[in-house]
Amino acid sequence: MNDRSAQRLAMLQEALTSGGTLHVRDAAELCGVSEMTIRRDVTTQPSAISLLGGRLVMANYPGVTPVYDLTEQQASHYQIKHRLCQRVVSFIEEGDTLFIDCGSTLIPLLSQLSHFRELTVVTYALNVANAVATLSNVRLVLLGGLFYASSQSFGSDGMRAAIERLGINKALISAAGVDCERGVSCFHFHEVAPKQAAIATAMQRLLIVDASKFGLVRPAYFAALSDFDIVVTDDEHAPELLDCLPKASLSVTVA
Amino acid sequence: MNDRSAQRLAMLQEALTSGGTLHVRDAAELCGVSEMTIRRDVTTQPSAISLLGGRLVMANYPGVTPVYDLTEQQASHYQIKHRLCQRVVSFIEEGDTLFIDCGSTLIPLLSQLSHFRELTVVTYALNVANAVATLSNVRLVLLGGLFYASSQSFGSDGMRAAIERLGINKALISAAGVDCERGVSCFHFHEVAPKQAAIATAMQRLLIVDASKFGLVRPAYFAALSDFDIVVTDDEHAPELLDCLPKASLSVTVA
DNA sequence: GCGTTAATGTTAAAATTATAACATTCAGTG
DNA sequence: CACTGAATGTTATAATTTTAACATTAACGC
Repeated sequence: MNDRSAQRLAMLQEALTSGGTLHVRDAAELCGVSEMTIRRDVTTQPSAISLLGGRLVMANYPGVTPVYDLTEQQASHYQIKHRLCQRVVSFIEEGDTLFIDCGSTLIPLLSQLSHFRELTVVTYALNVANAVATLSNVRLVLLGGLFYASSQSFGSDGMRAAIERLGINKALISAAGVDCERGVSCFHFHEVAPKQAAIATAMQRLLIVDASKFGLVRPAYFAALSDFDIVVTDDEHAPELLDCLPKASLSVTVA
Repeated sequence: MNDRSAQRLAMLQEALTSGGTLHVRDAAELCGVSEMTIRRDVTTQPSAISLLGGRLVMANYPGVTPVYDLTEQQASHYQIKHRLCQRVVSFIEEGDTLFIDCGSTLIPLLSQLSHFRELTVVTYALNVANAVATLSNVRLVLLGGLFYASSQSFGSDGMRAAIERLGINKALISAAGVDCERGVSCFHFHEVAPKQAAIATAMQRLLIVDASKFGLVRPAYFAALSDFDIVVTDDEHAPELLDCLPKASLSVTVA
């Protein structure tokens, strides 16, 4: 609420921009005030910095740990997505060029890619790129464009063409809705072009969806279920649900 | 060093993948062991998880706070860069389309962009994109391509053309070396094309360099000093150093 | 200058977290 | 089955962090 307080916060924020933590003790010295003042600065007004065990850390800073606790529900969600991704890993082979879709479903996959010797990942999602950027064994190709915050991904005119020019091996696609008759859909229209392009060029197409997505139809339709070679899901009833499919070659894997 | 210990770590790691923190108390419950065991798991062996004020946080996870303390030196560097960026802000106008270069110099600028009503930022750097992605008032255009970890930025064939197609207002360029006679240079060759393209299309060209860069020549030359309209630096002697320039229109600002 | 109020500083107590030492459990062996 | 050693649990203690109450300082208007 104070002018100087705001200034200090800005200063600390910048000190923390590139990650790392700062002890309140050091922050106090840096700003030339007492620890208590630093605490108050950070506590009494909403800011990007939070206090964790005596250290300042960026709360919501780009690509930095948001400091909030996991709810039990969230933790269980991770469990599901993790299991799905474990299954997906088994389809990946050394040297593959993977297209990885946006969303949260495939995030747990990325830490598991470090076990390979050499891979290439193509994506149009910022969070995927961030995760892959830390892996020294994975070549990262990010398809840029205008950023859409809602899906943490990029979109551009040339994306379809850019994807089709790449030698993508396997397309790992996620979705917000899967319906036997109405096909596979997502929320955002700018995701349609990259998803379709990846499906068109990839040699193998995997759809990864957790059970909650079945029977749902979302605004942006992008593929038929028969466009996929493999469906990875945690739904025990998925095989029956997908029975409606004519294409016999579709393989369903329940994680 | 234990089988079960490793398993627990993996489990916790996954719970933390998408950011967030986990209290040792909760982690203990989640794993069905005592807090002490969790502490030992995390402490006694090298792992991606670290313990911060009673909570588990990912240490080096993609886009997540690495948990180490800032050195005093680092902190003072931020001070300098922050001051430079404060000066740069004064050149920015409402509605501008800014090209923002890669590197650490311009990072402190980004948090100050939130004061504007509406801006567009064009960049080819991942860390810049991450910072801008959190600002709702800034349109972000990321130029993608193959990722270069050394500079946290992307490079591609089409980048030069892509940049020249954009209506960039002001180019904010950083450099690793500035020399009167040998011009302005950087470390990585893939940065040359985007920098040059931005300089070519922008209406106003700013070079932002701290004092330590003067007199240095780096492998990749990309511009002459006379290509810039404004030089923002913290070196008091900069005006003299830049005296060698023939072009009178070059404006030097000492932060 | 004086009074008023907001901002900051100081201190001591409370709460929390970390550490160390020792107790217990468990798996594997002879 | 007892022995062994690693792994885990328990407890008490030490260190640290947080909070709250109050003291001090600085800023501002009259």
